Amino acid sequence: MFRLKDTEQLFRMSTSQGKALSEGRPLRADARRNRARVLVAAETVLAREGLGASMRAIAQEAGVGLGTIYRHFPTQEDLYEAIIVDRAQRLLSQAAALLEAEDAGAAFFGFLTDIVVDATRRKGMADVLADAGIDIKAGMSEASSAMREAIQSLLTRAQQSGAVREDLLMPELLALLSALYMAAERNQWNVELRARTLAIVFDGCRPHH
Amino acid sequence: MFRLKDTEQLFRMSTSQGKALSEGRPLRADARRNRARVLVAAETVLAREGLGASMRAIAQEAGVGLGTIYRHFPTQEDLYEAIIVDRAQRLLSQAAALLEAEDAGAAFFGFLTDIVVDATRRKGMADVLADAGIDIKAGMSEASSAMREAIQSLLTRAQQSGAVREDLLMPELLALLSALYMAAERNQWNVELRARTLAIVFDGCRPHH
Amino acid sequence: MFRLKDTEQLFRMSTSQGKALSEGRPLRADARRNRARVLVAAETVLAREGLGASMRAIAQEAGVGLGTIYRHFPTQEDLYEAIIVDRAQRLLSQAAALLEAEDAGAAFFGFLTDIVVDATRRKGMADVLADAGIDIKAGMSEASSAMREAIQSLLTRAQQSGAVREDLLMPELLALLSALYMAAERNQWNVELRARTLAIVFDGCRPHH
Amino acid sequence: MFRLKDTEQLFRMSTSQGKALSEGRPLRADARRNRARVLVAAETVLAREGLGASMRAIAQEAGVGLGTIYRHFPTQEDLYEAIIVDRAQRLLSQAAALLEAEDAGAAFFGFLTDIVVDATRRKGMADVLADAGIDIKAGMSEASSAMREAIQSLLTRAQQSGAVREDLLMPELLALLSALYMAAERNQWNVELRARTLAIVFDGCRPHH
DNA sequence: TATGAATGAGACTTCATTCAT
DNA sequence: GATGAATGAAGTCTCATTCAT
Repeated sequence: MFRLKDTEQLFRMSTSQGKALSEGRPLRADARRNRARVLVAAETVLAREGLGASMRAIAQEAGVGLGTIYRHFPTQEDLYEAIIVDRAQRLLSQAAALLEAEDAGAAFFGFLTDIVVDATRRKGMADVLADAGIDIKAGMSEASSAMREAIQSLLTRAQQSGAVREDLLMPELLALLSALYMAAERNQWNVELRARTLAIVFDGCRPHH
Repeated sequence: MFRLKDTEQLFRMSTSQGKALSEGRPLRADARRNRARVLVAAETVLAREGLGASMRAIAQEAGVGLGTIYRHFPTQEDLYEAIIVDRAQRLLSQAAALLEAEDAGAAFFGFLTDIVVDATRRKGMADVLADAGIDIKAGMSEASSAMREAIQSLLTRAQQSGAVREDLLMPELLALLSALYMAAERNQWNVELRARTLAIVFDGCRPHH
Repeated sequence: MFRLKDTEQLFRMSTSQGKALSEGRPLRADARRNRARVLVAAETVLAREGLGASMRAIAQEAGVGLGTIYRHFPTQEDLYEAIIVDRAQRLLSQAAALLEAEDAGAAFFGFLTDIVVDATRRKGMADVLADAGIDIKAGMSEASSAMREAIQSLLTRAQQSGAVREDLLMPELLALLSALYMAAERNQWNVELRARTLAIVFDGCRPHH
Repeated sequence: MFRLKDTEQLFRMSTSQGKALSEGRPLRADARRNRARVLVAAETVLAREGLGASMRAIAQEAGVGLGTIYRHFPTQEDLYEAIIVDRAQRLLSQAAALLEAEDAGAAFFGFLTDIVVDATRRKGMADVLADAGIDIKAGMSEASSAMREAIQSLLTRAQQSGAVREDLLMPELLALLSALYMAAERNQWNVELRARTLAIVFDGCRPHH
């Protein structure tokens, strides 16, 4: 069974995407294309077959040889790690974009919604995250300061604007994000369930009460 | 990879606990003892090693031969199913007990708390539930009418007492239960995080707003 | 996989049928009944499931406990041996009966027919005989003098009556018996195929040519 | 216990020998070498240990890893099937060669002899054929038209030349082939027994009588 | 550099046999 | 004497990973 060796370094927004192995010169164009294909194929296969997906199946989906996968990701673990990092980066961009928004409250709640929507789109990833001994919350809380900082800013600004209660702190916010992410992903919340469930949580986050 | 054949029949509050395989006469005393030992050992090993736990490891932990596991649970799947059923039964008893409580609101919020506390205590189970293609929410929503009815009653009574908002329906309640369960389990929420996170959700469930 | 330890002693027309284990006092009535039931069940199951049949399946078919089988047949091998002995004894009675017949030629060809008819009736046994490292021919040629003598007499008398060629000897006769038995059993020769195939062999056995 | 799924397609004179699994490009040189080594080793081990032979034993005999066997033959069943096909192909070549012979009677009887000689050389195969739920007769009768046609031609030509009785039809001929093959193989008929037994059958096939 | 053939540890499961009940 | 629960060796097959081509 797969198990990440170093949870700590996840979500470190690694810059490995454009790099060979751990560092070194930039990848040749075709190599970079292969790397991306493998990453996409891995998500596809994982979504389809769950955690039992084999490296061979991923290679086939990607249309490359087994050896090619191992050139880019020396270990199955490394591949899964890369998927997670990939994922986190996309989430981070969304958070960053929302930081620019005018309505701080809408930005904050928008981010929560984004999380759930994203999760809904990516069935199967949770298995990987799960078995990797890591999940969004764990990942986030221990993880890249970039991500933490983005969320923190979103929260602070929303509180300052009065849209979110003052006593909401990062730990429970991350816990909630984690919970929503995992459940939405695994159970494939449809749009209505998503809306109704988030409505409850949003209300819980509002001030006054 | 492990996958349950029949999610439908989970949580059916089976009475299999004291019975041989699916039916037949009651197990001999020593057989019943072994069955229980295997179940306990399985939870232990699953918590320790995650979903990758091998049947052999479980046998060793239980101090029985491999064959003994297979006598009681013809398949790995059957064993995992039994664990889940076991679990659901305990949760159901708690829900049932709370139905007797005087304060309907406290009973309702108490059940949510129970879920989270129980989850916290059982690290690793989520992997099983997860990869079983089933989770508390899925299990509950499709599952035993007994469990559904208990939760429904808890909710209705709490709403009638005015402690919970009228527009809270079962789908989102189950979704929330699922989310809290999984996250609390995987991330091992400590008592404080538990309290603070639940506080948000509880507020979201309250009326007025 | 099953393998007989001592092919030599097969077909020795053992008298074990009415005896306990290797010798000793006669079995109690119920014990003898059980022994017979096991033997019948074993043939049934072997015919149904082939060589892969398990001792447990045989016990179930016989309606006795596993332990009971082992009381009568200390080993799977012993059980299979008993089946073969059983079989040979029946064949022997038929041969003996035919020895009394007036028409020696008809008796001889009748025995060949009996062999094939018997084989046709007992699908699956060949697997056992086969994997026992023994078959009718091998068994017969090495086996009980009783059987050999019966066949020898059948042959000699038929030759003396002029119905069978003088140069037909026991080795090739046994070889032919073996061949017909195995093929008829495995392929379940129907009555017509049986007749047409035997016609060829019979003609080959006739004198003159 | 081993059991072929599709007896029908046996003896189809597949061209799989030089091919990867079912289709695809030709195997790499080393792969083809390994495939052949496995096939040879399998026959050897089967002859030595009977049907109980394990895949591991075959791998050892072949001097390859277990996985290598499974790459070429995804299933034990596939391996055994391949052996049978292999075998049938060789028999077919012999039959084809005999079709060119001038003396049609000699060709016909020669083929019967070939069958028995071949069988004698390959102890143990019968177990495989047998438990495969298939044997020469069954295989042949249901099997490749190529093989059937070759035998049919041999027969017809021999009948036209007057060497074989007119009323001998394919069904009983195949039944006899099957019987001789199995018995000769299992009992390892020596040259003399072979000759004496075949003499009887040959006489039975001759006309006049 | 890319490919995929080879490897072998290890997983699940079966089943003959023993022995406590 | 009968039963069937327990045992564990052994079997088939999968799959991450290595390395020759």
